[in-house]
Amino acid sequence: MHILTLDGPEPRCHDCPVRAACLAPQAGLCGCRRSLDCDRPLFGRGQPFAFLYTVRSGRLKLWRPDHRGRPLVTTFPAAGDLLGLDAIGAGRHACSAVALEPSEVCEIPYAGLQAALPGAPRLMRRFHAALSEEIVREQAVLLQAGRPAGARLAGLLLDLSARQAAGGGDADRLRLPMSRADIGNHLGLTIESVSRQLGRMRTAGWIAVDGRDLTLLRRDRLQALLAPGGELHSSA
Amino acid sequence: MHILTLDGPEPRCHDCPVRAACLAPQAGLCGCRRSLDCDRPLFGRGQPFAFLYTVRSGRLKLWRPDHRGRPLVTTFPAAGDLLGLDAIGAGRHACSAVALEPSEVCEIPYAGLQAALPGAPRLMRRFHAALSEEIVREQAVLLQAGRPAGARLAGLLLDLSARQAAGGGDADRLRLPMSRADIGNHLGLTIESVSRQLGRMRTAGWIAVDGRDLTLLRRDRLQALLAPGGELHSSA
DNA sequence: CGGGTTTTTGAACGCACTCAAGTGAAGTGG
DNA sequence: CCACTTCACTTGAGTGCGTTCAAAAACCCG
Repeated sequence: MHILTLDGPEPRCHDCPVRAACLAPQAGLCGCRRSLDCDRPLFGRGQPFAFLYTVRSGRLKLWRPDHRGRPLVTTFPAAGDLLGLDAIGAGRHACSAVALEPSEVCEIPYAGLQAALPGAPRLMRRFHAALSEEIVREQAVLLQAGRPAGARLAGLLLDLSARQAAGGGDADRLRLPMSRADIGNHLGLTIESVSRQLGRMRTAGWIAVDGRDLTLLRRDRLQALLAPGGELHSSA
Repeated sequence: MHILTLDGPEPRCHDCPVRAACLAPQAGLCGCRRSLDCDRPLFGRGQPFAFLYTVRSGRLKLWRPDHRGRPLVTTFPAAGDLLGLDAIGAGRHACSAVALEPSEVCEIPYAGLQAALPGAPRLMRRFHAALSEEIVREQAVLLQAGRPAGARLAGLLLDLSARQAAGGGDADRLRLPMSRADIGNHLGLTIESVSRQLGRMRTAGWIAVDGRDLTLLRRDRLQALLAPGGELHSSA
């Protein structure tokens, strides 16, 4: 279906930017590295599960069908994130994954990981911690439900900012790799609502928007938007 | 703080009603069984994590603070459910748990489980599957967001019904062990909305309500409510 | 029976949605 | 180079669902 490019024969985990977050080195599984072009799928829902993936660079989009069969964007994984944990139980991927921009992922064969676990208690603990933290992360997403649109969007922007900062980038100048439609879908909002909220934030002078390039001007205001019923008035 | 009653010295996993769902027998950890009175906490958010729990009987409520510090009910675990997986990563419970009715849980020491895993590949696979399925379950809850109130409530009722049926009970006669406030909180609705939705379902002749006793009369209608924009009109 | 809690019901408001139009940039073909 | 198409995004007007505010009714327990 889609062509996969494998980088050099020797992936060299030792100089990997996300070495600390990846399970592969500790498991002795420094195997394949995949480069994904923009819009290239990494795996699809229903496909047999064989690999976990650690994102090395770039940005992906994960989604699954909702109750009406329409896609629902669950996360936008970035460097350091571990993908595929939700497929272990069923043996098939519950989500589909696609690259939003040129990205690199590290492929971790699950069979090999499984085989390595009994002899590596430290690795096993890290693996269990990763699974558990994924559960907590999903719960955290749940907390977004029912909050006003501005709070949800502010939360996403600050999350993207924090991730970018963690990767060594500028925390205030964001490039949104996803469309407004993806953002809205992920937040449970329509495209129009996303656009309107961004417009209000821009009018208020809290952000600057230029297409998919975005600058955070008043991080404190966005942060305040997260908490209570603190709402965004166009008069501010 | 709270007094815990331990049943007889020999828990006898072999006649446990949820034997198939519990990890303890396979791990050789048929240890303590706890009986919980109504409103008795099992663990609290922030407490150090030491045990996983399998629910043997009864019904519990799990919750965690939302972004505003107010409690948000995450699940209503019942017989066969495994509790505490979200605490593995942080070493502290992310949720608080309380019994909604007299309940029994089986206590699984996590240290013992961890020690048993390397020598029991089958157990390890089951454990990983349980963790992974918990992730998928959380994702499924996420799908509820944004759906109309009737659909969310119908979903909960049918889920409770299915669980009761799985436990050998009558699928159509439900006892709701939780308050309207808990239901509303769990579904992201106000108490009033829950009451109104139940009222409409009752008026439509789809359910019969008597306080916390509830009878499903038209399961097909409730099922239909789940899917599309199929909405509940008071004229039906 | 009285005091409290829980649940139900009513009325009006507000946020996000739907429907609809308009703007702007990128790509295509004459 | 310019008309035309296409797509992503923005903006506007009106509607509906669930909320908030308010109060009554039913239930529990002493």
